[in-house]
Parts: sequence; structure tokens; C-alpha cells
Amino acid sequence: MAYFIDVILPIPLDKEFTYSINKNEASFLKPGMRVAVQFGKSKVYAALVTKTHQTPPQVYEAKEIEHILDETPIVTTNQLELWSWISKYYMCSKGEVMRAALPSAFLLESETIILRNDKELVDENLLKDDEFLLHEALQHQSLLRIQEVMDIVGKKSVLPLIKRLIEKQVITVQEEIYEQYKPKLVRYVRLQSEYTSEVGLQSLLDSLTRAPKQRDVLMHLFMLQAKSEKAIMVSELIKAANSNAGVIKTLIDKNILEEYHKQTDRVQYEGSSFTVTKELNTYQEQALKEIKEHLVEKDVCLFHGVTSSGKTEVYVKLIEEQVQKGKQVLYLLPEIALTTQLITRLQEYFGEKLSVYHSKYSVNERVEAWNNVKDSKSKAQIVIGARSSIFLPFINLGLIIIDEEHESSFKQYDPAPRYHARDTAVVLANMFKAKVVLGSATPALESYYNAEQGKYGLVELTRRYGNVLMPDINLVDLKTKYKRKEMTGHFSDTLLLAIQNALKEEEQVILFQNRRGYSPVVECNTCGHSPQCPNCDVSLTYHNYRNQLRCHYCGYHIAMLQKCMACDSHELSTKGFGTEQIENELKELFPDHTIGRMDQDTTRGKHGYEKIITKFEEGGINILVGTQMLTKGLDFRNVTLVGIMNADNLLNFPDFRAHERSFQLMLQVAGRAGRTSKRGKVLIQTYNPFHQILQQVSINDYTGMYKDQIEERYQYKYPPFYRIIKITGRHKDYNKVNEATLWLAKSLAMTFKENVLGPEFPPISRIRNQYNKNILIKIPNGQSLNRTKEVIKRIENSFKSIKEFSGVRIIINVDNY
DNA sequence: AGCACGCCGACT
DNA sequence: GTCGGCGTGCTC
Repeated sequence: MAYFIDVILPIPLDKEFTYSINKNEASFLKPGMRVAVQFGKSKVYAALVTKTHQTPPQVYEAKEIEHILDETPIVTTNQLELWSWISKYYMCSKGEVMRAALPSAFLLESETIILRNDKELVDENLLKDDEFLLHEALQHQSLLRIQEVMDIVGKKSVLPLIKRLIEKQVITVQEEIYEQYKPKLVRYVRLQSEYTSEVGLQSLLDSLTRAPKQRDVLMHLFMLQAKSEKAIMVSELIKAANSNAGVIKTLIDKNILEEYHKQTDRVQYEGSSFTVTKELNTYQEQALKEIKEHLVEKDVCLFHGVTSSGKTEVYVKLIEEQVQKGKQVLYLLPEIALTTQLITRLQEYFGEKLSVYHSKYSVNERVEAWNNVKDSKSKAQIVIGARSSIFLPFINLGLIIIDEEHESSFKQYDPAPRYHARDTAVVLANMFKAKVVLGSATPALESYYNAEQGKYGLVELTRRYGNVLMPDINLVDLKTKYKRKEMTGHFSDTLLLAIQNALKEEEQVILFQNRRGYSPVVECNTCGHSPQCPNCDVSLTYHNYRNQLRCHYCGYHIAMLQKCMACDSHELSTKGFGTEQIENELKELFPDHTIGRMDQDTTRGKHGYEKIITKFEEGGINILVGTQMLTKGLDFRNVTLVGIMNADNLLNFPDFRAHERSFQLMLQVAGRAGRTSKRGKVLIQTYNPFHQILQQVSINDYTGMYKDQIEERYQYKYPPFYRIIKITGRHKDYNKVNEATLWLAKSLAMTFKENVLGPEFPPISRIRNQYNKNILIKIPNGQSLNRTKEVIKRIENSFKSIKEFSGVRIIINVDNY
């Protein structure tokens, strides 16, 4: 009887593959285990078993697996089910989901290594130059990697060369697979058993009278043992005895000590656990009660609480309840909101029961968190993490909290799977019959709509914690300010005065400008030419600090021009402004104060972000200028003034969510002001002070904004009334993209009629020398989603079989954000 | 996605 | 002439 397994491979192919296994392997392998398999000519991948069976494939011979990688499944059946859902709903392959879901250490890939063939004598005269070069290199080194071969011969394509050398029997190759995860081992020592008796011990000590250092170490070993029953680490012993590794080694070599290793976790919480949780105020108490009531009937509850209302404390109570029931809890946050500030705060409550899972953690740390969740370890009972933590192998999930649920970064944009973590989390929770709490000061329209329709519960918290007042938000009309010449650089006199006052009171100021760099456009005063990125359809942004022109899309950069590229004129001027320019102006305006800047350019490096926040927190910065980064989950006590330098470029963004987003962004930034007793002040500079959204921001009118926007969404057939699937065609040839997307749109329109929009070029049509063109499909309520996706798949397949469109990449984005 | 195979320009 | 560019097709 033959045995087979179906596996998922971490590649964007929309099918599973079948490999053959023997009987023993068949009885051992279970879904969720990894096997190493050869795929194609040479590559070896870690594949994930989805099922074992006995049906041989019809049209091909199944290859055998290389070997089994796991003792027990590393992926649960629940996860496999979730992967299936994601791949169906977001129209991507399971392999792509696998890639996103597994910590990269689980995704081993093989690497070709080159060895010399010792069995054959080589006639060096028969070798060509580069062949000889490689042959010689192998005389000194036992093995070479492809990269090293490239370096040695100095060219990119080395595979033909390697092939020739294999034929001439000069070298052999091997596929090296490496397990990336390395458990962290700690070295321990104990006394060999023969010396543990009192008699043995005495004679041992006697024998060591001439080795006082070794004796000393042993004495300390006894002392440590006497103090606690715990195993003794080598490092601990060295420190206690004030000795060195050499002495220990001698003792081990003499068979007096026995060394052994234990696996430990890299991330260990070392603090006191469980401080008493804060008492909730009556409003929080009420909110907590309401959330619990809603969750009896409903699976999801939207928690709409204004900034600084103390939502976290309510979450803490909800989490506590689950922890007591022995259930796991997932706390999802947008990446940028995952600050040490918040983690420390939660650690104070939950101590060692809390694990953190996000991209800043190393591959090894992530594997440990993964395993701890899978083994239901108490140290991972609560996981706080960014979007990808929905992929963790939960066993008995009880609650998912999604904080800042309106954040669009919960939707993965670039590599597939283009999933929304909030929506996927609801599906995940459902598999466990767990509950979901969505929290935000400015909920997404979709969520609020769901709450209004009764699909979700809705709880509102309108008071700030400690009865702090909502900040006083005022609009500053730039048009009149310019007319009356009341501007200094990009600052109105109103804003300047407010800054001066705040500084006088030794309070801190946050200024928000949603654009980095010095100025987004450089223009020649003579001919009007402005330097463009050679790879993308954007003008280059001037960065004063490095004196460079940079493209924010592909990273292209050149030194700032001395003269115009077109007409050699020396008169160049800049248009528009970014955080860097604001920072510079501030330095001139307030030379006696410290100005900080927080954007992608200043927060590079592992702790860049942390450093700036800490410095600001400690008062080392008086005025902080920054982009979006400033808005998320930061809690600064001493900030009383927030300035938004220019609200218009937010509002004018060509996207149906632009207004909603501007509202959310501005209110979130505004929320940074006045978190203590003194009422905070917010100034918004704009050319359109009568813009509806700005009016609503100024009086914190979420419901008003919601009503207007939802009406517009209804009118123009956008979510939540219609679902949207965006299809992008991408290719380096402009005409090819045009024709291909036109063909697609026409084919789609045959089924979906007027609900197909486009094709249309996005505002920036060329990025990294690739042209993009979009088609939007609107799906009315009541039109079957599955059927719609089937039609799209079908059309995509026929598209792929058309020769002239070959090479045009099709990117499908479901629920595009 | 990789990677091999196969077909065409520009250099030792 | 070969080297190396990339279009095309396949992977259990």
C-alpha cells in the first residue's frame, strides 16, 4: 500500500502538492507538521502537511519527502482552517498565507554548497580561467556558497560554470538545509554522583588541597546549593566563586563536575508580577458592565471611548477575567502603537503572563513565543502584538481586543496575503467561540455601522479619565493670515503665540505635519523644471539635513542640485514643506529651546523611536515635530498644545476614505494634548476653515462626521454598503498595462456591468519603473461574494492564457484600504 | 516565487 | 565566437 501526504509550500502557487511517504512516516505524520521536500530541480523547502492519504496522484509520479522536521505539529488544525479562510476570502494562495503566518525561522530554505570532488584527480590544464579559479579556491576552503563563488569569479551568473565543473568531476554540490531556530541553551553544572555522598565528598576535597582554586569553586557550589534547591548555572558559579571558565573546565575534565544544558527563553520578564489593578471610575465601571452584557448575546462589541478616557483599564479588567478562567487573550495593536510605554504598563498588571509578538523581535524570540502559545504556557497566556499575531497557534482563546481598531495598518497592503487583521480576528474568535472587543476613540465607519445595525454591541465612554476636559480645538484660517501678513514661515501668529505661552509655562508642544523631508518639490525659478525620480512618477523631496534629493517610493537619492538640470539656472526654490523644514524654522524661532523631530528619517535603527520618546517624556525636548507616528498610543503628561501645521493636504487626498481618515488622524493627534488637569489646546492651520470635517473635528463631533460620511458612502456606493475588490495590473511597459487592464475591465464588466470602475491610473502610476493601473469592482449587498470571486478567478485564468499580456502581474486586493 | 531552458545583442 | 540579457514554462 502506498502512502501520500498533501503539503502546502511557501510559494504563491494556488495548489497543494502531493509527496509519497513510507508506512512508518504515514503513521507518524500528522497535519501541521513540517517535512523537508525537494521542489523543482534543486530547491528544498519546508512544507506543511495538511493531510495524509493513500490516493496516488493521477498524472505524475509523487516525489518522496526528504525527511520529517517536527516531532509534533507546529501548526494547529484551527490555524489550517483559518489559513484556508484567508486564502479564499483574500484570494491568495495558502502558500502565501503560510509565509506570512509562520515565524521565518520555521521556513527553512536550502542553500547550495559547493564541495571539491576528492575522488577524482583534476587535470588543471583542461580548466578554463574561471574554472581554475574556483578549483583553486576549493584547495584552501573545504566548501563554498553560491555567493562566495560569485565573489571569487566576479560575475553574477555562476550556475553554468558550476554545471561545467560538475561534468568535469572537479566539484560536487550539496543542498544544505539549516534549521534557523536555535534554542538558547544555558550551561549548568552539578557534582558527579560518586561525590555526592559525604564520604566521597570528603575524599574529593582532600584530594584537592593542592588545587585551591578548584577547591574554592567546589565550596561555592555547595554554598549555592545550600541556599536554594535550584540548578546552578555555570555563569552563576563563576561569579560567586570569583573564578573563571578554565577552572570549571578542568573540574569537568577531571570528571568531578558534570555539565548539562537546559533550554531557556530569550525573553524573560523580570519584575514583580501583579500589581493591584487600578480602580475604575464610575464611567469605566459602567462601560465594563455594558461590554460584558453585550458580549453575552453578541460576539463583537465596539468600545467607543474618547482619547484618554482610560480604555486600557477596562481592557485590563476584561483580560483579568479571562485569565482567571484559564483562557488565552490576544491584544492586537497597530505596529506603531506597540510602544514600550504601553507594554510596560501592561506588564505591571500581568507580569510574566504577558508575551509580546511583533516584527522588532528576533526570529528566535518569535519561535519561542509561538511555542509558548501552542503549549498553553502561562507565560504566553496574554499575547500583545501587531497584526501578524492573529497567526499564533492559540489553543483556547477566550478574548481578542483590537485597540485603535480604525487603524488602516491592520490591513496588509504589499505582499499577499492582503488580509485585514481586524476582520480576520473576528473569524478567528469565532472558531474558538471567543469574544472580540474593538476599541477606538474614532471607530472605523464600517465598525460603527455594524454596531448601529445591531451586529456588534456598542459601548460609549465620553468622559476623559480624572474628568480632564477634552482639548479646546480651534481653526486658524491661513488665507486671511497670509493676506494680513501675520505669518512667520509656516507659522501663524496665533500658533506662535500659543507656543510661546506653553513654553513660558514650561509645558511641551507637539506639532504635526504629515510629510517628511524638507520640501516635497524643488523648482527652477527660471524654467519651472523640477527634478523627478527616474524610476517613479514623483518629484524628488529635498532633505536639508543630508543635502539630498530623495524619492520616498523607491529610495532613489542624489545630491542636491547646484543648478537646474534643464536650464543651468542657479535659482532653485522649494515648494511645500515637510517636518524637516518646520524643525529648522522652529530652531530659528526658539533658539533657547530644544526641538525634536520624529519621522521615518529620525527613527531609523532599532531604538531610534524609543530614544526620541524617552527624551521627550523626560522633558529633554520642548517642541516635538513629527508625522503620523506621533498619533499612536503615546501618553505624554506635560503636553498642553498640539498644532496641526496644514490640514488641507490630508483632506485633499484622492480616496473615498480621506475625510474619515483626516478626522481620525486629527482627533488622535488632538488627543495628545492636555492629558492632565490643565485643559489642552489644539490649533489647526488650514485654508478651508469652513470645511465640514474640520468643523466636526473642532467640536469633537464623531456622530456628525459619521452621519455625513455614511450618507456619502451610501450615495457613491462604497463600503459598508458595497464591498470593494481592487485589481491592479502591473508591468514596466506602459502600453501593455493599458491594454491588459482594459481587457480585464471589459471582461469583468460583462458580468458586473456598471459595478466595474476603471481602469484608471493611480495618482502615482509608475513606481520602481513599473506602471500600475487599477480596476475597482463594487459588490452590492446581496451579491454573493463567493460567486463574485469565482468569476474574478475565472477571468484571471483566461487572462493568464493570453500571450500578449504575459508578464503583466495581476494583484487582487479584497476590501482594499 | 525560483529556476531551467532557450533565444538574441555586444564584447573578450 | 561566447557571455549574459530576459521571455516562457514548470514545479508534486
